Amino acid sequence: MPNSEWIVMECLWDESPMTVTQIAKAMEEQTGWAKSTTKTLIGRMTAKGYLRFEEGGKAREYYPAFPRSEAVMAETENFLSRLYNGSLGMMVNTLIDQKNLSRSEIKELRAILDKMEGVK
Amino acid sequence: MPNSEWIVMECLWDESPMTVTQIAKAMEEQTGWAKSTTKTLIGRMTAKGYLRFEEGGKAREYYPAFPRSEAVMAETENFLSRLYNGSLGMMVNTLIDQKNLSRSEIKELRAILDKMEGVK
DNA sequence: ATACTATGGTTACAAGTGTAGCCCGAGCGA
DNA sequence: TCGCTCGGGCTACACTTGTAACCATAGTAT
Repeated sequence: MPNSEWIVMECLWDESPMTVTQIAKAMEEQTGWAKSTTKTLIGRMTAKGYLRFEEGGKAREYYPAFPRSEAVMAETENFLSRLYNGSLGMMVNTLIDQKNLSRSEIKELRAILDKMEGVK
Repeated sequence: MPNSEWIVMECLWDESPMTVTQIAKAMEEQTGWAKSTTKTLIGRMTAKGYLRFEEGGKAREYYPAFPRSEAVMAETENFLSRLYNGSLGMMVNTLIDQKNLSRSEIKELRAILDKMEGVK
């Protein structure tokens, strides 16, 4: 999903439904886009099936057509397979090697894993 | 970096230098692209500074202009910030929640962290 | 009623990406 | 020497993405 569309999705995942004007206003504040820009995006995204709407009282009420978790997962899998042969382990390894992981982040990861094992 | 260009980079990271014909042949096998397609990509990528070449004996010898690790890191940071607010921990958490991490993968991660702590 | 605003529809246009052809000169095998 | 392949340069063209204006209608505030 292109970046501009992702931004609109984030907005709707954060709160929905929203009308065109509401979304446009939010986008204007956040990115400076003209209203028409946002309208174009909404149109494209609706056509692609990313958004759906209900003909409510006066203005259409827009909703994301799928949950954020789903989109994040798809993007993540795509990313992992492209760069790391699908392996999260390889990614973490790389991050560590590049010294981009601080000790505290490593600790955080360990805590996550610990919590996980407890649950499973 | 667009996907098609990434594929060419992978090819050169795997082995360099390579001549246009060699790359084109590899791409043809791997993706079915016509030679001209690969040539176009090489041209664009050279213009963007992704590739450089040396006027060797007869054909230009192409090299990646930067190491894979560097590109992977840039893409990774970009990805993490876009989807996970820059946090690897958040990503791992999400993967676990979505049940996309098997027990063995969790074990693998733990092993990576253990190895890491030893070194640091 | 009147003017302004929000809605929705349409059109535009440049840059980037995917995919490929055409042309010409140089070298190599028959 | 003649054609074929290689290498390099240029052109093409559709689709996607980023960004936006224009237009008409319906509702709203005065």
